[in-house]
Amino acid sequence: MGRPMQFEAGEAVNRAMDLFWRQGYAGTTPQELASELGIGKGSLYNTFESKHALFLRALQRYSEARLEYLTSMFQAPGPIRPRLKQALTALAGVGEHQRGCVMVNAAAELGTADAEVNHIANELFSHIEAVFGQAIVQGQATGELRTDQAPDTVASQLVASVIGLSVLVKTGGPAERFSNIIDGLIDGL
Amino acid sequence: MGRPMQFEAGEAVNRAMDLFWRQGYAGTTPQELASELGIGKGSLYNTFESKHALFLRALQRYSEARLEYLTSMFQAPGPIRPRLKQALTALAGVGEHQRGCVMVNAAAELGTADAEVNHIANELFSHIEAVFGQAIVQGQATGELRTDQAPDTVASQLVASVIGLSVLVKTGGPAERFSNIIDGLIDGL
DNA sequence: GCGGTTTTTGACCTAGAAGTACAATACCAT
DNA sequence: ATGGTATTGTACTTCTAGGTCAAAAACCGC
Repeated sequence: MGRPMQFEAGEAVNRAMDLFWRQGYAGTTPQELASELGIGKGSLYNTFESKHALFLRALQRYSEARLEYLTSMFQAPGPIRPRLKQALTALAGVGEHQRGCVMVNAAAELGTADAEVNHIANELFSHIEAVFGQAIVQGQATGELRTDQAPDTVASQLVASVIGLSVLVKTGGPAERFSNIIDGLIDGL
Repeated sequence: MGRPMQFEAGEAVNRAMDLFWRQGYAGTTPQELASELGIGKGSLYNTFESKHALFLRALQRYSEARLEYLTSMFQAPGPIRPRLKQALTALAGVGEHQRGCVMVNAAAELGTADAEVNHIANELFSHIEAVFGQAIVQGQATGELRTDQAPDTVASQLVASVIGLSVLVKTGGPAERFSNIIDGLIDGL
């Protein structure tokens, strides 16, 4: 019982993620968060323990969404290269928004100073690496990809590349350049 | 005439760079900067217009140092691969400090919100890309490297990879893993 | 040593970030 | 409708980041 909440916590986390994505952690104030969520600051702190806690939840939400997207993409049938290309493009954020990847931004901004952020980032990166690894094993098995490179190594390289791309995307530049890089990466597999 | 400055501005910028490197821009306070430089806050603001201005100078200093290092490295004679490996290792910050690359951190933290930082980052990245490109052209000419890939594309890929690596380094993990990735990259050239 | 000039120091100021308190509100069960 | 409970909004508090200022200090030329 009691008064019912006038917003959905899940949706609020999504919106918060979006704002953090645009402005970074330090660059986002509680007041802005409350406005963005269309609620008062009291509700914000009543629902989420702190700005930092909300940030962590936003990062986790991001991880989930990304991983869900990735796994669904690689469960679908079809040739591997186009799917890899699409995955890299999406992860690096090539296209519309010039924001890069929240997790990369978070890792670079808070990095060593924040063990929890670090941990979440590590988890996402290694999960992505695992998904890439499986895709590459598959691709090698079907003969679509070269077999003279260890899948693990290649997967690590792809992760590094996609992270770097997301930073480059954030600093700006023609989207065409980024798809060239991605094409080159895919061709080399 | 007038009272002589009791510290060297150049050295101060170096130390400031180091602190920003460790703590990020938002995570570093003017008080901390002053203490680190061994001066009072008044002197800080008397010499540098603002925290932001000092940050920009620190980033520029970093760019200069990195480019100087890189060009000297590729002017030296000898086989190309070991030198590329060393360059990637140094740029990504593999080894001792777990700090990644200041410029990458800055780009990810302030990114789109700060045009000046963006510009400095872009300049550094494209200079590095140019140096890589020349090295690869050279390596192809001497027959050390494969010639079936456009040097420009390869150079872009290396830049993306090294940026990504610096983020991974910052989030932590065994240094061995990173040298494996680098070895893989070099082998593919 | 003195005047002019510049630097240094540390106290001071202000704005806004992060979080709290509390009265008002809205619901449910009875 | 009424009591109990939980949420809401906003005013309030605290603290610190970022920056300023005035007085003391250190130098140079004369």
